[in-house]
Amino acid sequence: MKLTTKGRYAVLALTEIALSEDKNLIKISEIAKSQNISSTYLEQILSNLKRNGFVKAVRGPNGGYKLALKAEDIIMSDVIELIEGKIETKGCSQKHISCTGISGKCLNHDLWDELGKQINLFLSHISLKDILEGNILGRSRAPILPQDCDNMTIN
Amino acid sequence: MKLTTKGRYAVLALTEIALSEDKNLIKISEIAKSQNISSTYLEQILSNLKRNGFVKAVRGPNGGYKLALKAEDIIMSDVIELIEGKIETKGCSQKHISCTGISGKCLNHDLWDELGKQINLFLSHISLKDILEGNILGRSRAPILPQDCDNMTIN
DNA sequence: TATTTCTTGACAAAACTAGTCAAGAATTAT
DNA sequence: ATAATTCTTGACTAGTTTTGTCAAGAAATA
Repeated sequence: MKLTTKGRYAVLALTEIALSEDKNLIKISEIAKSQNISSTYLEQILSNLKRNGFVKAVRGPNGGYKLALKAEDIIMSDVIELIEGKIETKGCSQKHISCTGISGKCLNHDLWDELGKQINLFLSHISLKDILEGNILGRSRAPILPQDCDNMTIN
Repeated sequence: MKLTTKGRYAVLALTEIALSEDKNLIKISEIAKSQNISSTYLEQILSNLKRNGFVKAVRGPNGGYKLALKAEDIIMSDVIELIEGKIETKGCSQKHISCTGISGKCLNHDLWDELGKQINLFLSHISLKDILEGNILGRSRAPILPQDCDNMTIN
C-alpha cells in the first residue's frame, strides 16, 4: 500500500485537464507551470494515463491533452491503481510457506485485507466530477461494528 | 501515506505477545522464529513499542515481552501512526506557495485529506482484541454519498 | 519545411526500506 | 560474585523505489 507524488500528480493533472475542457486542449507545459511540477516528469504520468484510455493527446502546434472519458466516469480507484499499482498488503512475512504463527493461524491477514478493501471502496465511490464539484469532504465513514456483522452479508 | 513491513511486523509481534499472555513473557527470538522475521530487525520495532508504552520488557534469563495495556486498549491507528508516522497526504505539489491551480483553488486537498481520515477512522475502530478474536472481516464501508452530506455534521 | 508538441526509453541522484552488527546494560540462576 | 541470558541502542549498509533529467524521435500543423 502506498501513495506517492505520482498518484497525486495524476489526479492533479486530470483535474487541470478537466477544468480546461472549454478550451478543449491543455499542454503539459501549462499544467506543469500551473502546478509547479517538472514537465518531463508529468510526461511519464500523462503518457501512462493516455495508454490506458483516461486522456487523449493531440500532437503538433496547439496540441495538448483532453479527457477521453466523461469526468463522472473517471474513477479514482482506477486512476490510483493504474499509477501506483494494486493496493494490497500481506498480513505476515511468510513468503512461500503457508502462513501460520504460534496460534496456528495468521490473525493479521484480515486486518490488511480489510483495510485495502476500505481504501478501494472509498476511492471507487469518488469520480473526477466529484472532485471538480468539491463533493468530497465529510464522506468517510466509521467501519461496521463487530456486533453488527452477524446479520450481514459480507461484500 | 505508506504501509511497510515495519507496521505489519509491529502488529504481528503484538499479536504473538498477546497470544502468549498465559506464559506471561515471550522472547524476541521466539517471535522472530515463529514468524520468520529477522530478530535484530524486530528488536528495533519492539524497542519502539516499548518506549511508547504498548509493551513491557523484562531483561535477563527467562525475560521477554508482555503487553503493557489490555488488548482492547491497543488501537491499530495508534500503533501504525507510531511505527509508520502520520498518515497524511498533501493534495498538490506547492510547498511554500499557497495552493492555487488554474481554477484559483486546489480541488485535490479534500480527496487526500478525506482518504487519510477514512483510513484513520477505520484503524481507530480496531483493537488488538478484535484481531485476536478474528473480528475484522466485513467491516469496511462505502463512503457517504454526496447527496446525503447536506443534512449531516462533518466529524 | 519549420515549429510545436507529444512519445519513448535510458539514465541517475536522493531517499527510504529492510535489514546487519557490535558494544553494552540489566536480570537471573548458580 | 559470575556466567548466561535477554533486552537496548546506535551506527552502518545493500538494495530498491521515488523523483526526477535528458536526448532522440514521431506526428501534426501553419
